[in-house]
Amino acid sequence: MRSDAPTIQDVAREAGVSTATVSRALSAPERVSEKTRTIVLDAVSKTGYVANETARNLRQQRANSICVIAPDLSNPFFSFIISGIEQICGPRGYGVFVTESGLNQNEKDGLANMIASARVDGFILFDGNLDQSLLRSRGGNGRSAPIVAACEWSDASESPSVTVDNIGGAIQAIQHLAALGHTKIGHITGPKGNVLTEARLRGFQKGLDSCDLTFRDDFVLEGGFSLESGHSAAEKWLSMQDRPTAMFCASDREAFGFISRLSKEGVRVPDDVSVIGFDDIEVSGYFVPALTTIKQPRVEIGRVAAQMLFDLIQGEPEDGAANPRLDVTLVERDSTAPPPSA
Amino acid sequence: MRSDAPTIQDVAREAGVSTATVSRALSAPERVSEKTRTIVLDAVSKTGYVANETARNLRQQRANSICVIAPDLSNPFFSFIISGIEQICGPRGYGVFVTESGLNQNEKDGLANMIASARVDGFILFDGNLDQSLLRSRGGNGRSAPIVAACEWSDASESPSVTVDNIGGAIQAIQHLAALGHTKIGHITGPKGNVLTEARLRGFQKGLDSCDLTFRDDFVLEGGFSLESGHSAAEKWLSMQDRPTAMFCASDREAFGFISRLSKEGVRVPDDVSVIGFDDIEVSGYFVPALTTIKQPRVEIGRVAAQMLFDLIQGEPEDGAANPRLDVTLVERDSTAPPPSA
DNA sequence: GCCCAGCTTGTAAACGATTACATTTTTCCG
DNA sequence: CGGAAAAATGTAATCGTTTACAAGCTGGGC
Repeated sequence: MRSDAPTIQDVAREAGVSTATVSRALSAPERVSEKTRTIVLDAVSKTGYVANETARNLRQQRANSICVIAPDLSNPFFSFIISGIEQICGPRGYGVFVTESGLNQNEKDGLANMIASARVDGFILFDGNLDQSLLRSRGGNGRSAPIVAACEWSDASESPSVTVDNIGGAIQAIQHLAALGHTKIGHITGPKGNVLTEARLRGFQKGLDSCDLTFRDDFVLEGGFSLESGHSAAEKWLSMQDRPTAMFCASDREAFGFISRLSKEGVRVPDDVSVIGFDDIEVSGYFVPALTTIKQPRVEIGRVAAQMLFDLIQGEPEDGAANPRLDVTLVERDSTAPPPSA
Repeated sequence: MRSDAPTIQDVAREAGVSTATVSRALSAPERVSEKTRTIVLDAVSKTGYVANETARNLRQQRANSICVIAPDLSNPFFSFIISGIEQICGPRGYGVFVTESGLNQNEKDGLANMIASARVDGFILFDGNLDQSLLRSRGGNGRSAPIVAACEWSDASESPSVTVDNIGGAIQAIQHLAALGHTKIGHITGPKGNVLTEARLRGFQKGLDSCDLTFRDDFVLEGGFSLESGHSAAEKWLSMQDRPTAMFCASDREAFGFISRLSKEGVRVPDDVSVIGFDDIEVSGYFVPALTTIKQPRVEIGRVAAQMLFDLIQGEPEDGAANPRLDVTLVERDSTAPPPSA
């Protein structure tokens, strides 16, 4: 860190005024006379002064930073979301810490301490399974740290959340497949115990219902959102006697893993089996075949979550149940087609 | 932020000692008697005290944070690198800010101020084109902010850097293709003016040389690392009369874009043309076909960069030209094969 | 000329830790 | 037991801001 950077004292001396005046000239210009303001600003540029954030934060009892907690930063799903968050935070001068909730115990303590040690003003949490009590203030006061849950939510917590219409998205996916003529539709789920997994499974069922198709237990393969889990699901699919002609995957990456494994056995998508994903990450449009999927408005998710967190931090009157649910859209590409006429 | 969290004063009162003793009991336990230490620690857990980082940082003249600047966070290439950085920073209590250098002018000022305002102690920079003078201290002193360049470097700067053997990787790629029997090998470059682009192009040429193949200007297609640029390159390839039978792509994503576009025209990889990438991002092993590529040790890059930055921050004696260059490895998968026997 | 309101500006007290220095207590040896 | 060295603790300054409060100044109305 700078060892001899100019301080507000230097500016004050240079301008021949008090530090209070310098401070005001910078943060509340209207409270200082035109003339003084000019003098101070000159002194500022002459000295190259930039206010020390740490001192300011200490005095103002805030951190001017937030922390984003994702289960897995290597998942490109989060990239645009984080970009959206920064679009909101940057202009307001807020810093964005990014951490994983992979979490051995040490890391958990680290997270817990981020709020207790006044390092951050709040959290955006993408992991519905993280015990939120970890993030709550440990101090004597019962005040809870502002937390906004995003994408995943937790039924056990009252944190406000921004989510997407997972059920509706799943229904759209099934209806798209049904419209193509599929009657035997399967599903690769997300990881067990995940709220998104449950919602998309429910949507899967509802979608079948809405198309007068019957739900078959054996057409539901357990996955985990990951590339590898799609791979494993493909092996189960290959071993089935009576196979679905279309699969709705709970994530795009799962779909990639599924298609990848299948193609090694010469099974072709969409000729032999249709595949539809969920998320619409960057590479989806460039996969072979280009993946039909349900697009989440990721930048928007980030922006909304950040905005909500700011409202919380600034102690906005509780908007109560204002938990926005964003719409998802079907993106038709090349991985879905009518079932083989067989 | 916590409005009434316990402070060191509260602990001192509870324990019946001075704040100095509390501070010492926590940060230099050996300087306090066994008995007192116990009393203090009891008081700490009774009050739930956690030291305020902001106050500590102000007093100690540091930020206890670093900032990672990537050209594009949506590029999954950075995910594991960031993970590696956190592996080093987390245990040391350092926070990691993540920002993009996409950068309109406002954002540039923001970056410049991160160091001037004492928000961070140093930078890890993944963008060789970013003007490093932006990051240098603006204060009166000429001291420069610690910066470690990673992956990309800048010839115009004397920052230490951690890189990989781009030239050697390219050579390996070409030799792999040549060993399969290819004689007409093309290259899709990275973006213009990027050091990696140049290094990999040079490696491409050297690789050809080492295999006694001649370099052909018309076999070099301009790309930009992105999915889209691979797409465009594919169009150029399709329009060529005399086509290379193998393409070395400067990034995996470029390779995806290239293959994706080709497959829409019925051109098959590796049957009609072999493709090899560079990076080995997660999805590469699951692409169709699974992509042969040059693997970068991404976690290691992150770890080494973070370690170097710490050394700089702690003012380690200049190791001079200790700029580690990590090895890359060829990962053979399914996108390369002998040329069509035509 | 006097007084009050309204601007400007300055003084000094926070914010919550660490740490140089001073002081007290303990230890230990002759 | 005396006294010096070592260990333990306390006092108060310090980091660089912001901001409550006080004070000075200006100008207008009477």
